[in-house]
Amino acid sequence: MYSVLEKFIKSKVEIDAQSLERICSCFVLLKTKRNQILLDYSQVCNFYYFINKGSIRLFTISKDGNESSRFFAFQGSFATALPSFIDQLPAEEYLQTIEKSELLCISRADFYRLVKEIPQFAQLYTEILELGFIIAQKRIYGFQGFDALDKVKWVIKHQPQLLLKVSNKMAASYLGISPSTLSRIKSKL
Amino acid sequence: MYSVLEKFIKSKVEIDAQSLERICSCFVLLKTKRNQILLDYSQVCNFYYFINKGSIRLFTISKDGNESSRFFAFQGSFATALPSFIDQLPAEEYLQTIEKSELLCISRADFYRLVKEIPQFAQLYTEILELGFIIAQKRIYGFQGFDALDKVKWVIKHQPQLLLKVSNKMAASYLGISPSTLSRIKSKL
DNA sequence: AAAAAACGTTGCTCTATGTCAACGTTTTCT
DNA sequence: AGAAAACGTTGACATAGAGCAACGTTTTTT
Repeated sequence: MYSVLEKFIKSKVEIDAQSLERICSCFVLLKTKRNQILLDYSQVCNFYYFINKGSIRLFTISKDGNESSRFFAFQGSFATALPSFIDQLPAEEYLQTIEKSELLCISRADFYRLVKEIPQFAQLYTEILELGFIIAQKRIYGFQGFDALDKVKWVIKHQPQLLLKVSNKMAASYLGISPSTLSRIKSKL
Repeated sequence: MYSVLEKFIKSKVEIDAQSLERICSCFVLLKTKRNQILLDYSQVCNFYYFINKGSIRLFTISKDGNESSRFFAFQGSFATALPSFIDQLPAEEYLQTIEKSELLCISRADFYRLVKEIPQFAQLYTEILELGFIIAQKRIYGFQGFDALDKVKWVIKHQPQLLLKVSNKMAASYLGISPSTLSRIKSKL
């Protein structure tokens, strides 16, 4: 059950078996259906999720009813609605699994306890933040000032899983283009 | 010289005078002119900057010669080309002051030494990362799926300093719209 | 102080892409 | 399994905003 998580942690930090066990014991398994909402718009986020299997999406819905996808996370990575998790304010976004998934959930309290008590976990958190920050920056970059075709190419290059695993509609809302435009672009490569 | 920095640190963490002094002693003052390049495209970034006075911009130049502004930082905040700073790869972006500025610079070696040796500094770094991550996310959000007018409104609301401190051209390249469009929008509010 | 360069604004034109609609296919629900 | 809903694709049309150019103003350079 914890093998993917253990592998992930070991790939990032040097850690003894005992601490590793201590960390893993804080994670609870959650099996979800497709399109299951993990966090609603006005809820406060109290969990960090590690994806054992499946995929997660962060998104919002604008006034006129359009979804806007902000982030996708796949097997073997951490995800949460970070602003809400950190500041304990309403998320103003949704978190959902987009396929049948198995998630390892850790509560905010346990999470910060581990950060405080296990230096390697603190380091892990720092690395997750660094990575997240870098990815967010790269995305801003990759999309800024580019037209639809360039954005699609960028995603194919930098997040090849995305177009394969995610529906056209969701991918389009991530790219900030309409589903029809994405469909047309894909048909021309 | 260190008063702004000290105030910033104290606002984030509880810290004794000695550690504070130790931290500040690692920062070197750098006075710059307007539009001075701090980091070139293919350089590796080796400094973190705290802005005592002035403003910094992170940007790139695309093949066709257009600048794309990614981030602005003003007095009292930290800034660097983080991906390069972390991974020690060529930055593939520029860092410049956009007005006469006074920066407090800390080398990467000193920075990570402080992170390692002073827990409060590690916490400070975590908070900087969290904040940076949240801002990056909010920006992705704030811009995604919105038209030019909405993006301008978003910036006015969330980064009111920006349109005041930064030239039209730079602001436009940050918003991903043309200078003419920004000019027209501003004239209608 | 004069000359040169960069910038902001505004009008005109054109193009990429959004919107809407129709249709067949896939998925979900009962 | 059959009905209903959601999705992907494609065509026709409409439009926000880019690109270009002209002009006056501000900034930089010499």
